[in-house]
Amino acid sequence: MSEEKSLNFIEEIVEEDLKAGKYKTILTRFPPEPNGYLHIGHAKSICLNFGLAKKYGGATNLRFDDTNPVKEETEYVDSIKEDVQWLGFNWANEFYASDYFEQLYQFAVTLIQKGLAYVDDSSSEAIAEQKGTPTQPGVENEFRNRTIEENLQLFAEMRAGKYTDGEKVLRAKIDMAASNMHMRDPLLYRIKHAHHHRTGDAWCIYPMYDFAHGQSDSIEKITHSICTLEFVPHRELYDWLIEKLEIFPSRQYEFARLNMTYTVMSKRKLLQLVNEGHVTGWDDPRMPTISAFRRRGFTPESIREFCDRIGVAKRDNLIDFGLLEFCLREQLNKIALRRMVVFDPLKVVITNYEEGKTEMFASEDNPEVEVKTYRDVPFCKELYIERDDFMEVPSKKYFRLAPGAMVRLKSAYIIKCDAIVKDDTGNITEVQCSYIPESKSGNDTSEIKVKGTLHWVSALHAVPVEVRLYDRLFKSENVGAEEGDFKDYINPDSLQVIENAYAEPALHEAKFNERYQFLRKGYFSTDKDTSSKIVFNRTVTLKDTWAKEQKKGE
RNA sequence: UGUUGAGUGGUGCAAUGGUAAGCAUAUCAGACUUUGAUUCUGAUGAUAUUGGUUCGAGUCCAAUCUCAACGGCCA
Repeated sequence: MSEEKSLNFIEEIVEEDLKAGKYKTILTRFPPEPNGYLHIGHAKSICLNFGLAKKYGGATNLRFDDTNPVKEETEYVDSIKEDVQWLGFNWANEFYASDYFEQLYQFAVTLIQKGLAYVDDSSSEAIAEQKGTPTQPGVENEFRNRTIEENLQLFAEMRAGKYTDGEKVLRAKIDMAASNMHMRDPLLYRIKHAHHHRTGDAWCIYPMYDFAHGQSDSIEKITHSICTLEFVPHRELYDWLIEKLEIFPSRQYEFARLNMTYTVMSKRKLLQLVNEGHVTGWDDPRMPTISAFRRRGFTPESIREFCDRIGVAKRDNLIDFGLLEFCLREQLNKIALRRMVVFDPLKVVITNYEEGKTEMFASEDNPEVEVKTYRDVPFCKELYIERDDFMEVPSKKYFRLAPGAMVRLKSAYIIKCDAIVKDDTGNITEVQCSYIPESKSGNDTSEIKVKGTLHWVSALHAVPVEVRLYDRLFKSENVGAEEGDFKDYINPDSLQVIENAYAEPALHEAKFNERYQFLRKGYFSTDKDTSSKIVFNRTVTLKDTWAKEQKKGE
């Protein structure tokens, strides 16, 4: 425990604040908008916010930023709560920005009374026009100089439903020439005659993000309001509103959002993939969502470990998807039960093995654990091995089965290939082998050393299962940097289904939520589509230096 | 041509004016192996550029270059 891990810049701020006595305890919040499912980028934020509170003895609120009724649904609220809990975090309070609508309204009235907000009748186009551009200042319009009394009345009428959508807005009165676009009289309230998932039809005006988020932070007395870099320009407004309203001074800090190779990380794009049927849903195992990762067999521990390793900083980043896979393998290697499954079967007949005989071999569930457990694997005259574990004309470094070659069958015997059977078209249909009785696993007296060990399944006892293999969703490493439509870069081969793989009998009792390592194939777990037929998702492959070696030769 | 933020091995994160710029991952090589897995060993590889301050600069200053964010009645 001597190694001191360096602090990230937010931890440094927190420690300074605590040390200076600015706060006795910290309060953070995770503020999702319930308009989509959480993805791995949110996991980074969740781990940061909840992790900070855990580390420094504070607390974290879950607050739904539900200020836009047309995009938000309770389905998303439910999924978000499930995902946060699954990741292993508990919130101190479950809040909603909509809980504060009345108070927010009063805050707006306060601003009007101070002469710091006004009702604008301009169209959205006119407002955009008057706003200028990043390089050109905006201009003021005639509504800006309405009297406080008039503004008060108009705003009350807006609430009362006297106006239609878009007819009027409430704006802060700041500075139309500000270099920061967000200070050019930002919109505070807009009219939306829409049904809200929680407040129903009680309101027809809704606060904008800038007038809800910071105020909600303040109401909850959030000490450190942590968000992503795109909100940096909002901070000036965040502070301005708190100052003018004279409310609890929450402070906003920004970190760089997570980007990962071979995927997209925006809810808008993910929603598009779902809506347009490029994936089967938000929890399609190829999606970078928490629910998809969960379905695919990822563990919350590995995701937390990943978030820990990627760190927190302010520079744009593109994290190798392989790092997440590394974290996964690291944990799955420790907990997964070893099983044997043949995906692409090649029949092996043990010519010198007694017809009708079955032997049971005990095979380790997991060689990595201290207390070993075993399951029985049946062995008989006819077996299946993987088709690519045999080569009629072996390449140089190939040390699997080939004519005249010997290999070990995991937990069973060493066999030697004596003959090949082909069909009319020249395809190999069967390999004939002889086994070495003295090479029996556990008491091998044969003194034969073989380089290769293969997984196998008894033809007589094999259980048919479905296996779904996933690859990266996109062909491009940096999808966001590509030209044109991101959907043009979707990997057409991201899903491969093997409807009839042969599994060893122990998998007949495969349990939901159990993690398996199919020997030499990868890590797998059962999918929710499992019915009478067991369906496995490949969580992640094993590292495969042989595949890499082969690729080099190409 | 504006404002703001950011530039350290392929990638990500450290080094808070003071050793040979560290850790992880990736890559390459080797050892071990009844998983070409795991494990172990070793290696390759970085301070955007140019000046300046200083005994000493990745760190401070200046200029330049590059990248990103900002012109929704989205968050």
